[in-house]
Amino acid sequence: MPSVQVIAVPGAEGAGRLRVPGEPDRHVPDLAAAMAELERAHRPRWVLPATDEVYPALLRSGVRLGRFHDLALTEGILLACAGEPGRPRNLAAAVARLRGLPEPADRPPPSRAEQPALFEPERATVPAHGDPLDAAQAVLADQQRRIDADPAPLRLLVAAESAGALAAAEMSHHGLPWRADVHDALLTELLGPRPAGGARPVRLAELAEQIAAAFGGTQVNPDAPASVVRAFKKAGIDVPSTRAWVLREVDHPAVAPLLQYKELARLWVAHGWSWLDTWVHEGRFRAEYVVGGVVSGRWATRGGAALQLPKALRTAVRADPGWVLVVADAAQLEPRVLAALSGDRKLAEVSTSVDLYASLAADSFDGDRAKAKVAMLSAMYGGTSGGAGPLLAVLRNRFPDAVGYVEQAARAGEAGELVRSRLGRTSPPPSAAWRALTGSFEQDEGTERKSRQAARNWGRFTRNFVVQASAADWALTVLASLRRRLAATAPDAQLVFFQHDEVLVHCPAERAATVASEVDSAAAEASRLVFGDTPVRFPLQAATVDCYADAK
DNA sequence: CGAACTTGCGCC
DNA sequence: AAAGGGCGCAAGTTCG
Repeated sequence: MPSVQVIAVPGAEGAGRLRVPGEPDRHVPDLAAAMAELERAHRPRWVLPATDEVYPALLRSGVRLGRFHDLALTEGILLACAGEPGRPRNLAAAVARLRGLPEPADRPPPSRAEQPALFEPERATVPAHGDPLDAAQAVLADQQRRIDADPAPLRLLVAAESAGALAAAEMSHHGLPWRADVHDALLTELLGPRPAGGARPVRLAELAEQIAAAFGGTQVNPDAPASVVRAFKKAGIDVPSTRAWVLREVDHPAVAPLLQYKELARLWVAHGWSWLDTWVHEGRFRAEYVVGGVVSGRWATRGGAALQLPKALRTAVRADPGWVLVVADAAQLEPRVLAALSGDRKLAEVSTSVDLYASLAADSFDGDRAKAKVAMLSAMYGGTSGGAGPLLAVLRNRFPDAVGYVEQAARAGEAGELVRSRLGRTSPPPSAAWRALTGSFEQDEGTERKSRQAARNWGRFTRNFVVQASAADWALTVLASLRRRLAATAPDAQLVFFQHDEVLVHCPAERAATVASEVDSAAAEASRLVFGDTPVRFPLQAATVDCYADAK
């Protein structure tokens, strides 16, 4: 069912240009209003140079888009597929590439201090010369050709990536409901009252004194690893580092206060009062997501460390009165993805259980869940430390297809080849330095060792890439499906948070059942779209709660 | 003196 | 024999 495709290009001061098939190009003084009108009347497939140049302003005007193609994100995906992920992806660069002209660089991300203009035209990377509508149309046609020429289902990937970009902007627009008073109370309980002028809280000062006392009054700065290592050395203990898991094995009276200090100092520094002041306003935490910010297709964030919110702070995430949070969390996504990718029948059987690791343990590890998990993680990450080697061997014996799949990806990486996700997202090529190091012959022993190590490192990256990127394919497809479904059946529901394999919806309480049901449908649809007819189950568990901390 | 690197830890 | 994927952030340290 082909539908109208409308190209929109932003201009200065909220104006813009529109190209609707079969109509003369239009210059509109208020692009948001014109797009809103077209969206209502035709629900077209929109084509824009870049989501973040236009959509935040549209959202502030109350406009939400449905179907969408983001030229810059698509260009990024296609460049990676061609083995050239470093080249600029903005519209001006893409059209320059088509015409054999120099490619203008991508603009650096805006600093948060910048006051956002309506369409930020000075940041817009539309071509300086020629008609930007012609440029967008030419690039779009070329992208469609490249998508069709690729054996991978890039059409799905591009649709999911574009929908994800809209969802990301909507999440920033709505914001995650955040109770600053609850957060402040938690900080006060753990650290003591908020000190003036950002000074060290009393609880940390007390712990620092205890640490110094435990070292017999030696000067020691608990924030400086080198200082702590020196203090232990003076006490006759050699520690290779001051990582928490290292210190935990050390028998010394300073260890307990040090571990406590590190934990609380981390909370204070990363998510203390100044974080609260900077990132939470009017009851909302507005993260800035960077769609396509990770080569695997995961999102990154800019500022606020939105994807590293400590679990302890989830208690501050509370639904508004009369509203609820629907928390949808994929259970053990990556091993299931590996089962589906590899077509391993036995692992697929194991994956019918919601607790995959428990059933894997029952199958192969005498019921020892911890061993089963270590074995699976070492297959997907390429690690064999801490006794994981023999466990991985058990896994390889029982599930040769699954383990063979990631080991094949590792060998490809060691050979400098590219690997791809299920939907065709492609790993970056190794650097020239890597090729020089691994490709040369007649090496001395030291270089030889370094060369093998570099190859193994890259193999670990590509081994993990096929799983992580395919999991991102699935999660992004879930998000796109859920977004479309909610617009149809629960339009007042808001997507407010997305973290790799978990999505939060904030909605009126009476809408929760509908949202939860759409979560189920989205998971089923994504599994079918990404993995086709697979026996592997991908549970996406939806919990309806008032407080994020109460989910699972 | 600021830039660049290192360390350590939070999340998945 | 040993071999742990992806990110962001802030403080300390070293570099230039």
